[in-house]
Amino acid sequence: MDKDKIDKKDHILDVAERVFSDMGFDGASTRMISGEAGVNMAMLNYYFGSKEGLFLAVFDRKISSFQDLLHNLGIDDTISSWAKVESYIDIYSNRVVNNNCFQKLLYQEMSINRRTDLSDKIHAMLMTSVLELYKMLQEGIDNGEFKADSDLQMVVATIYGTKNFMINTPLLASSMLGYDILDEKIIEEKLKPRLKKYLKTLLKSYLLNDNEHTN
Amino acid sequence: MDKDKIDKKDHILDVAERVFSDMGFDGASTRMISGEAGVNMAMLNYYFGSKEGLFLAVFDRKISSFQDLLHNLGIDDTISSWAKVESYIDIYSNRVVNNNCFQKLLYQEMSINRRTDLSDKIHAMLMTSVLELYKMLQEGIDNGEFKADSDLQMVVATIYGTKNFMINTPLLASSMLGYDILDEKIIEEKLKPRLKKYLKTLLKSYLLNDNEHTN
DNA sequence: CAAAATTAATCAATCGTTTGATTAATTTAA
DNA sequence: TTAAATTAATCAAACGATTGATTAATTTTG
Repeated sequence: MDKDKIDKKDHILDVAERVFSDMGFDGASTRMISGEAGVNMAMLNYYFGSKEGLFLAVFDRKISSFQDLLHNLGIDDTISSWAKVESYIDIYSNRVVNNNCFQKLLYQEMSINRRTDLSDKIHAMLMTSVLELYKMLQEGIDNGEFKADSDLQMVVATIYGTKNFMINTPLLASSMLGYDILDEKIIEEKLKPRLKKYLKTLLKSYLLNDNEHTN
Repeated sequence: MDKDKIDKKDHILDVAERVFSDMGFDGASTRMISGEAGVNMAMLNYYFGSKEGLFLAVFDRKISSFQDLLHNLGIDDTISSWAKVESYIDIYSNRVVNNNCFQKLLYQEMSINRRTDLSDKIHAMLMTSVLELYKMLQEGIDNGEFKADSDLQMVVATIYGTKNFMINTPLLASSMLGYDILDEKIIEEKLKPRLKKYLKTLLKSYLLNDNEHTN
């Protein structure tokens, strides 16, 4: 039925998302994806037109939820700028970990220099997220909550970069942290809270004016 | 002669390094590399055995200088732990920027889940660098210079992650920072000093005990 | 039945690699 | 020193395999 068709397309997208992020766009073959998804190879083209179409479909499926996240942030004007940043870190850390294979895919393609039409799309998507965070930080400076000489753009780079280091190089991060950060349970119980606590402590002492140190 | 042969192999490696980091391992074809290098396609196999052999040769050429960097660090016991970290940031920021295309290649391959023999090699190489920095930080805690509850592994992730964000997604970083960080001159005059200053300020307030705030 | 979904078979193109032949450089032999 | 023998470097051409994509036939569905 219609339901089954949507489910099947969604199933293909699930598999494609994982295979793409594991092997990269070029490393992932359509036979591999269709094989793991348990569908005929021609179905990929039937549904998505082409390999690149499938790739784009994986992205399109995520974009909406991506923008939902951003919309609900920065709305509440009753809380302090630092509280906003803290909640951004919370939400972002949660997302990151639950969508790690998509996140990986995202930055993997951003680091390739060709396929400009696609990377433009990714670029725009990421910039929306980046600017939202930046705006939040700038507000903190404007209202005197944050140090005026804070390098906000670098702060953004640190939040995204620290997260990416975990997501994009999980093997390296695992042997560094001493536990397998690909394990779902460990992610939930250890990595998430640790990442949140660390980023908050790190940025608090960097951003906040000294007279604001009221914990 | 012998000189020319070495130069030619080196020239191929130069080109391969750039093409690989631009297109990824799978995206870069041997025809493309040999074409840009201006040599016959068969020469790649003649010199390096295979595409993967060429890829490994690109790495091998860099490893030695990578380890030289680490060796000269942490030797001087007369300076404080924080001074060591500062000089690590300096050296690392310099390297990073000058070898950005290799650095990109490095982390690009680390984010792919297959080719385990190769990624093992990269993994080992990076871990050496990571552990050296970590040891340095741990010393700072042991001698009471750094806060005892500092999350050192996360600090490593921040240093590497912030740098990677610049190197691996230069387009995103450029439109965020407002200038083209692929431009050699801008890298030297703006990105380098900015990255150094930021990382030092950020980590200083996070790592150092308050009674050490003498600067 | 007609439309949509699914399949197996096939397509041209490109992949990394290998081949046999040719040229250039070096070494050996007389 | 010269000629012969050997080695190294380079090339165009072709290899089999795999790629993404398409076709035409078949099955399923409404």
